[in-house]
Amino acid sequence: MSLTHTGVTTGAAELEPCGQPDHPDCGIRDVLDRVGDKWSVLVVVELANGPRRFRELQRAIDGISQRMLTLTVRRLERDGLALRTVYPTVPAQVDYRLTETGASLTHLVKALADWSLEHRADIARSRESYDNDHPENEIR
Amino acid sequence: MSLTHTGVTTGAAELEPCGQPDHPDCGIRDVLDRVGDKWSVLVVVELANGPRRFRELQRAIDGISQRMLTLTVRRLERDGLALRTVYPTVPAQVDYRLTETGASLTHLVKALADWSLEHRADIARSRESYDNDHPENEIR
DNA sequence: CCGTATCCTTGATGATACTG
DNA sequence: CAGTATCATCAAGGATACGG
Repeated sequence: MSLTHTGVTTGAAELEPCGQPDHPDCGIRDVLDRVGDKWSVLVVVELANGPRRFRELQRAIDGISQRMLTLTVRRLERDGLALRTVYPTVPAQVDYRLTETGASLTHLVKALADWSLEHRADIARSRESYDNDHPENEIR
Repeated sequence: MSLTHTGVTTGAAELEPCGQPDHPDCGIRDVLDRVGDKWSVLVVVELANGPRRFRELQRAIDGISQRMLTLTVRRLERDGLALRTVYPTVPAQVDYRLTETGASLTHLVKALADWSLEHRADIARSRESYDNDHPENEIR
């Protein structure tokens, strides 16, 4: 790895600039706006293991309200990440499954989870240390 | 890839369950809570190209307020993702750079950006189509 | 079962003014 | 320059009730 450019602590990835409105958008905000909310990834994770009915999802995802589950699966459907299938039974029966695009997301989600597990101890230590040195601070 | 288990549309990654409080946490919410906010990744992207002073960051990241930049870099510092260095000049001069942990994040961010660029067209099409079929709907 | 319709609360963010 | 301090706003999410 080249360290000729100054200041990079260690191997960072090459990244396009991303903060300017003129510059071609790097796409990062797009993804985060789509899956950075409280529930979307959890639904994706659950659907990664196969189709699920509405109630199954709700039972699998602790704490999600009926309203938020509805909104979340609707958004996934709208974005083409999940497919909604209605069976004309009575009472109604609906299942959701990932589309190809949605399934491709799971690899990203796995990368997130792996990174988290790999670094969570370091981060916890850093926080403790920081909070120790800044007792008054309100950053959280 | 094994397709013996039913219902997986296409190659989804193997993912631990994640929504239950009893189950060992998969870590996904951890990462998203850390970088899923409006500005953190943009700061990380900028710092990926080398150390930056406070004003440099603010100029590089369009639309960020002084307050939010402060909060964002503080959080990154607290989590051990960025290092803050104060030079005792007058007026004050401060720079930020990624730590090793922070630099490791850039690879994840790159994966996010890549995924977004790869699928944004599909997603845009899907949305258009959905909105076309659901004119009244308010999902956005 | 699978939603929709309301109402309400809160946290994240923005705007602005001031300081070492 | 690099912040801190306040106040205002707004959208995400939660609670609850009702309906096909």
